[in-house]
Amino acid sequence: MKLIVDQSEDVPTAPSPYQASCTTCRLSSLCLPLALEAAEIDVLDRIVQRSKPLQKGQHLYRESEHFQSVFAVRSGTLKAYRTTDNGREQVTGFYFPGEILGMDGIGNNRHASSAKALETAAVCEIPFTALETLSAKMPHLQRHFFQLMSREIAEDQQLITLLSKSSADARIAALLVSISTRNARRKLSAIRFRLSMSRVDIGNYLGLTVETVSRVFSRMQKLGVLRVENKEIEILDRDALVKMADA
Amino acid sequence: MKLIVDQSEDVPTAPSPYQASCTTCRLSSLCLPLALEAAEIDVLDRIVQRSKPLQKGQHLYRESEHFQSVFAVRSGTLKAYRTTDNGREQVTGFYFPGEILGMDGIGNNRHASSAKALETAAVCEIPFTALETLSAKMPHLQRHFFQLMSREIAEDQQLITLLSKSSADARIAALLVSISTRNARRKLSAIRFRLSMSRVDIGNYLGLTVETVSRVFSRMQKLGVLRVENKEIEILDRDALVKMADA
DNA sequence: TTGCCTTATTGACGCAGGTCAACCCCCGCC
DNA sequence: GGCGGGGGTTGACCTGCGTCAATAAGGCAA
Repeated sequence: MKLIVDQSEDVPTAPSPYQASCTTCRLSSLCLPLALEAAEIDVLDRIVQRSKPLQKGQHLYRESEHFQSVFAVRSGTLKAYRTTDNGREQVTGFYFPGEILGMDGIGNNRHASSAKALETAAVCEIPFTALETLSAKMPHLQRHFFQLMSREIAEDQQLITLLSKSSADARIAALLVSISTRNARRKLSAIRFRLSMSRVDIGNYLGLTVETVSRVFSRMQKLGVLRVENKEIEILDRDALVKMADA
Repeated sequence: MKLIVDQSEDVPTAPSPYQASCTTCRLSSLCLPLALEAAEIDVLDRIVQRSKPLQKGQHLYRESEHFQSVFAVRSGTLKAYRTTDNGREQVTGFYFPGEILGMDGIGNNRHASSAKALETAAVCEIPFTALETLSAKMPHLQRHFFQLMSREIAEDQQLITLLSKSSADARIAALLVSISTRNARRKLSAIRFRLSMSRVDIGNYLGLTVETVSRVFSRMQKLGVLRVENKEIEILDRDALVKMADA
């Protein structure tokens, strides 16, 4: 696996035309730099590659492709999905700015899922072997990356719990609460937001059909819990939503 | 977090009364030592703690307890489960000899699930901060541990896929194939084995009721795919089972 | 603007699997 | 041997969500 540690190979003059550095990134408090000191961030910065944004529908990587890097979302939303043996598609996650994806590829050196942009999206590429080398030298980074992977496991387990028994209402409620919480972490509104994914994707992710998703939205609107206008969502009664999420 | 790197603090004379070392462990080809060299295994060996076996029903750790170590199963079977806000129990995994559990606790320094022995079971305890320190010094170990975590993510995603859409038959079939494969890796029979978990646990893990699990077993038996006698399972037609698993 | 295509909503109906209940079997214990 | 209890099986019935189908509402190109 060849590493391009010096990105000047790609971009002759400037470090990157797309974003100055991790140091100035407003997502640094959520992303990999979290828990690193200024000097350490600089070192990390040097292995991170920033490239031109992905267009809606464009793939970041595909299942079973050779694994080389993990990615941090800078802007936009991505979905990760895998294709089952019988050709069905299963969405395994949505990724928002500040979140890391691609970690499922480390295990067997090939991506275990595909990742596709749901809207125009920018990502930072973090070559994995460089990250490994750096981790061995920077305990904070190693620790943080272990933590990120562990949290991904814990989150998947939460989804498993959701899919295993919960009603359609509970699933949708849980997703909305999750998005709301993640928005809040990024200092965005926790009660008004735009769903970047289609109803099909939501249904697929939650193990429901589009029709059911649609019906649940309508029902919640009728109950005064939500205001739905196409992809725009307004949460009117967050407590009720939280309650529905574990019913 | 205090580390007991020298286990002579616990056991005055012998390194451990329960098992000599990773070097002689017949599971070393599946477990953490995989991909390590002899000298490295010795170092790893020194941080691993072996204690007296757990009795059936005994907990290895409990959800939200302070996280300190990950564990490798030496013998027996464990189940991991979490309790939802409304008190429901959700089994998130079964762990067989050679497999590692507890990694979901790294993220927030507390266990995200509980682990309980399904039968008498022996485990090796691997204090996490010692493992971290060692990982920074031994690239093979760091890499391997990243891989183990990544695989846990990929496996959870597979379960998500299963729970999201598959029929009861497909779920049961997939579980049986999984157990069969894992048995084979341990050089045990892939076609005849004893289920260490109850029907309730199976149902809970797969998002089904006991009754459905029972009915599926009966149906598969009638079809000549399986022979079921209480907890003893014989796979009569593995191909058919594999086919059912992704229907 | 018109037209086309993709995405979303709503309704009618059917079925896989949940629920409830009865019963059996196995096994440890008195 | 008898008894009690947990685990497993089976049957009858019910229901939440899937399926199918028709219609509406955006979004984008020309």
